[in-house]
Amino acid sequence: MATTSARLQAGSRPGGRSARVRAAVHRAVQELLTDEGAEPLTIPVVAARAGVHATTVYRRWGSVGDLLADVTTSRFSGDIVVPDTGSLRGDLERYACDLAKDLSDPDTLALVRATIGTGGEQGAAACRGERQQQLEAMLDRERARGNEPPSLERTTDAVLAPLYYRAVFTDQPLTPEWARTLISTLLPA
Amino acid sequence: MATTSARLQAGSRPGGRSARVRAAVHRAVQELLTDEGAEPLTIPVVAARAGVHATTVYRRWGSVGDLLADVTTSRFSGDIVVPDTGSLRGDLERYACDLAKDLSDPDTLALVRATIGTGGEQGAAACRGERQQQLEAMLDRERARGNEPPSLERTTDAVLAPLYYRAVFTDQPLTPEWARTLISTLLPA
DNA sequence: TTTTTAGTGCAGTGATCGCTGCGTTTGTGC
DNA sequence: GCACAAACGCAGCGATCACTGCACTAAAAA
Repeated sequence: MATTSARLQAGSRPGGRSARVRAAVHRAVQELLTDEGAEPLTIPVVAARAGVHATTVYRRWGSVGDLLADVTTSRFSGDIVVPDTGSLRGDLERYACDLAKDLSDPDTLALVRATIGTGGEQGAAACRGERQQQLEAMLDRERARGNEPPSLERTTDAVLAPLYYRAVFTDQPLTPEWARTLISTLLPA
Repeated sequence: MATTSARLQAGSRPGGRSARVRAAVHRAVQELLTDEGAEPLTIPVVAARAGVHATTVYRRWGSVGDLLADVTTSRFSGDIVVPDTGSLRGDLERYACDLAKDLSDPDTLALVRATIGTGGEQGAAACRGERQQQLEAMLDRERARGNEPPSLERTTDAVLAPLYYRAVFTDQPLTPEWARTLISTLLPA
């Protein structure tokens, strides 16, 4: 796996056909991960599914790990808007429910697992996404209200970690009720 | 990936050479996962590293997913003994520190990530290991003392989830001090 | 010990993989 | 609209993969 990601750089050409190819490849990866076990998720398979030549995928992404990290990053960018309900409790409850719903999607779950497996540290970063900044934004807003919220570390441990752990490692459902109990534990009445 | 795992069944022959082959293959998987990126972790590569013919690996495990699940299960079986310090707080702190040390090992982390990625639900179960039962044992003992401990679900969310999340998804260190704070949060003074 | 048979080694097959020149298409700046 | 270069399609190369009969070794039972 190359260290260079597939970000757009100077002299690139992100519009038109390139964008179509990129979208088709991303969709193919998701489809192949969903009907799991059918195909071994290799570059020629992805390319065939996307109706694109394998050469293109090799040149743009280089390896399956980079491709997965790119798909995950794109999947998790802007998927959740930081809520603004007026209270930290409301914000976190809303956020936790949104994230629970997101991680409940079998497609997303399969994507996360595959990215963790083949993407290494870069893949892990893609799976984290912008969660940390989003949490920080809600905590900052609470501080702006003059209150003293729990630390980012504590919030991560109490909210993010259980959501990700339950989704990735167990087969228990991520219900909104359960997600809300995480907030109740973090912010006692 | 076949649904049949590599458990020992009636008419099996687990001793002598078979055991040696199994150990060599397990060691080869760990080594290949550790010098990550070098080899693509495929069955012929594992077999060559183990000094075993690929045919054997194909027949005993069938797929890389099954092989990884088997290695992880074996790695996590009996790695932590449930502590008995006399108090739930002491038990959990000891347990959390042990688990933190376990997950801090780069070999173990790479194994967990790879198993999650290729092992599907079966791989996830292997990564969970016997954590749930171990937690339950400590909670049961506390109940036998006449106290009312937190629920298994709450303990999982507060202890197991942060440890696994931090190890797998972030690059922050799993220090014993941090692990102990998890217990302090779960069991307020 | 002898017998049995699960487990392993060996050689070979078709299919696929990762990759590379080379020519063509097509966004993008002039 | 024109020229340029980035991105793509194409054909094909060596290497590897997943898998399969057949023969052999050695662990376990008689």
